[in-house]
Amino acid sequence: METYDINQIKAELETKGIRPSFQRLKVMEYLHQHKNTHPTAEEIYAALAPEIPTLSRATIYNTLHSFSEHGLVNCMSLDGIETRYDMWIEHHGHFRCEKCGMIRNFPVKLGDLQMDGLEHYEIKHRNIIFTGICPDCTNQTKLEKGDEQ
Amino acid sequence: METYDINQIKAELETKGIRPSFQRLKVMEYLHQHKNTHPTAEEIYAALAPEIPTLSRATIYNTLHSFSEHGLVNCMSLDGIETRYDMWIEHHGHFRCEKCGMIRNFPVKLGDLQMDGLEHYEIKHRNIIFTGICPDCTNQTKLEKGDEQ
DNA sequence: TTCTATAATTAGAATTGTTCTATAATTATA
DNA sequence: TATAATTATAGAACAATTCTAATTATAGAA
Repeated sequence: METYDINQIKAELETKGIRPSFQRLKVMEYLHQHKNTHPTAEEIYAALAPEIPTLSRATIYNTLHSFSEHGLVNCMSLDGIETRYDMWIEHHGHFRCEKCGMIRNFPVKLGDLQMDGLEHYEIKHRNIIFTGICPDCTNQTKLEKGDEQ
Repeated sequence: METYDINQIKAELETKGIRPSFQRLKVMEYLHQHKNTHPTAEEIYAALAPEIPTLSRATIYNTLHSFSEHGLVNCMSLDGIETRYDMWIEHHGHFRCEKCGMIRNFPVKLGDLQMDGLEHYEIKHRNIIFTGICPDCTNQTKLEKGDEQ
């Protein structure tokens, strides 16, 4: 597990005008350590609760909202149930398998995207979400059908 | 309000193997009549309930799931709270204002989008969701700041 | 340091979109 | 018709999130 300099993270929050409380530093550290797994609020809570026994879910939600508003993280709902949080690195899309729920990042060149009619819109977050069936589940289905016949 | 031939809608469901019950026809009719407003399940329920007094929310949800599975509608969560349903017409993106909640469709050429690593993935739904501040809210903010000074 | 105002955190209740469950109604088919 | 399968219903249950009121932590002033 990659480790991050806590002072670096502290500075990151301070430049955005967010007071670097212990809880916020821990959430930010967790997000850095899980850059590509787009964790849920509950996952972050579960991971940090042992270390911070008094931790409240409300703090996690407050913190994530704050981070999102300040553009430190990107949030999205991939399944319509729970919200996931991603550290901004570069634009990428998300594919979610409707069968097994697996989520896969894929690179995307947003620059290629022609968009008309958004000239005066201040775009803060961009999400590209595809859903369908992943190769594993496709093969699984084929096998099952094969067995039946 | 545009009207649609009920027999056409009936045929549409039958070709997908969905039994065209009265409730399902009504939901599909509603979706056709509100192609660009991406209604929520609750909005559809509220609109149809007066006409079908015994209508249950569960029916709306069951119906929308069925439509989505059969590719008749596209569903997405724009705000992380409620799911919205869109008739597939052509690919378009959605912009949602974080202040006023306004949702705007914008044309998108998905063909331009370079995507690597999804070769064996069966993609059924594609959603492009941008969030930020709409021009009205941007102007509003400017005015308020101006008044203060 | 101590005081004060403000901001952050907490526990748990409340809310809300959605799903589940058991039953009733409808439809298809024998 | 009788029977089976599907669909619809009402309302309870559920789970992610937000809210509330009280407590704690912090920064800056005295």
